[in-house]
Amino acid sequence: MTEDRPPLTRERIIEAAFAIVDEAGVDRLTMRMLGERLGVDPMAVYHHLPNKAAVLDGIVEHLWGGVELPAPSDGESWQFVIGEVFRAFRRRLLAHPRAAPVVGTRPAVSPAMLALVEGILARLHRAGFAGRDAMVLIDCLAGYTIGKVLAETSAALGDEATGPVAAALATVTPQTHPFLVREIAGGYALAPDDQFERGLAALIGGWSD
Amino acid sequence: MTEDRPPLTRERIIEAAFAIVDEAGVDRLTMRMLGERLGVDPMAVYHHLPNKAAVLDGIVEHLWGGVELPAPSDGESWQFVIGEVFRAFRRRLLAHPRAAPVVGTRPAVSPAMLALVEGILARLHRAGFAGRDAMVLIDCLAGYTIGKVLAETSAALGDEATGPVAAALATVTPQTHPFLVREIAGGYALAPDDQFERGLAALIGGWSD
DNA sequence: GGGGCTCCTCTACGGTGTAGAACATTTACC
DNA sequence: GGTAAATGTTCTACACCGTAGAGGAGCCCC
Repeated sequence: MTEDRPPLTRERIIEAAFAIVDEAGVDRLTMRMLGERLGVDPMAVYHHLPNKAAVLDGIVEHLWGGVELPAPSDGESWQFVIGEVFRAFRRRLLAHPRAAPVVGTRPAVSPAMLALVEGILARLHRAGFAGRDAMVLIDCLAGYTIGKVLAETSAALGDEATGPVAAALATVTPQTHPFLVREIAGGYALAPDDQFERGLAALIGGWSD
Repeated sequence: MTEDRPPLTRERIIEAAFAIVDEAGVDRLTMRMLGERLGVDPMAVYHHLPNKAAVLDGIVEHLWGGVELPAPSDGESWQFVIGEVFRAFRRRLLAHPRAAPVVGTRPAVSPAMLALVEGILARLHRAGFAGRDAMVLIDCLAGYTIGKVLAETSAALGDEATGPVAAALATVTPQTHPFLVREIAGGYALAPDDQFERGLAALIGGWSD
């Protein structure tokens, strides 16, 4: 029974949990499954994390921690900097669509997230952001980005979504929804990236500093 | 056993489910609890809805359905109209903070939501919105609003949040997070309503039509 | 060598979503 | 009016969930 196994740590546990969620979705993340993946009794996890919610919070932190600030360059505007940051954040979330819902549902504050915010503030300052409420700007952009990604992912990998969604869409006719039909026919099919970019530009460009 | 009971319908079920979520939170919504509240065997629900996910989707639809367009008035700008719509949407969500996470996590398309979108499009048209991508604007504002409300509610009624959140905040010092500390000291405590308003104004004002 | 500590395992409990059969009650039809 | 089908409800049962609580294995220090 003395199989050589790397020691259990909070980090290893969260990595394994993240992998499970990433591959199979949140509701397949089970303490039993987690234990199996770590080659350990499920209950062993409880010596490193108090409960399953803490595991989920660890995943959220793991995601925030992976966001990288853009390489600084001279003469960059704060608008460019903040835009790049949230483009990177969105990329990070979309790379793990099954994990994205977790980020939306659990409180976000964690060391990794605070470190990122501090980094953003420093970069904004460096780029000459004059406004006094940089935090509000960051919060608004974070909300926008998460909300948009949630809509995107839950629509994309909508499990059984096809059922009710298709049924609802079937009721859309030029008679019942004239404006909607015209909108769709007029080429609403803007790619998600472009949609995001559109709102991002508006939010940043319209910010009164 | 012939107790007189109003007949079970999809609507009554979803109302009951919504009430449970609203009062006790999503994870207290149980098929057994739902049955009990309806005075019925839990399994009876399955003759009106295929599974629990459908119950949740019903709740989402219920929330969308309750959003009311502002009373039309002459000479109103499209900026005003769309702003009012999403102010109303946010109010609707915040009135049921425990139900808000569900809206963020399940695909949104439903008859009620499509009807609302159709209504918004009509009002935008009436108010002289000239742009061709009204749907993109709506999507961006919906993302922003939901994202912001999620952050607000998950922070507000953060169950055990106090634990890890407080721990993370305790690591914030002027040495480790100089910019963050300055920001907080400088009066970051902008009320949530004002924060939302700030981003809303930017997003709408910065929209290039 | 032995006591304590840390990490892990085992067993068990109450609760979950829901499949499948049985039952009751209403409706449809000749 | 009798019978068959359809419909809505209940009962029972199953596999699985998070986790409490008691124990066991290996280590370190005195």
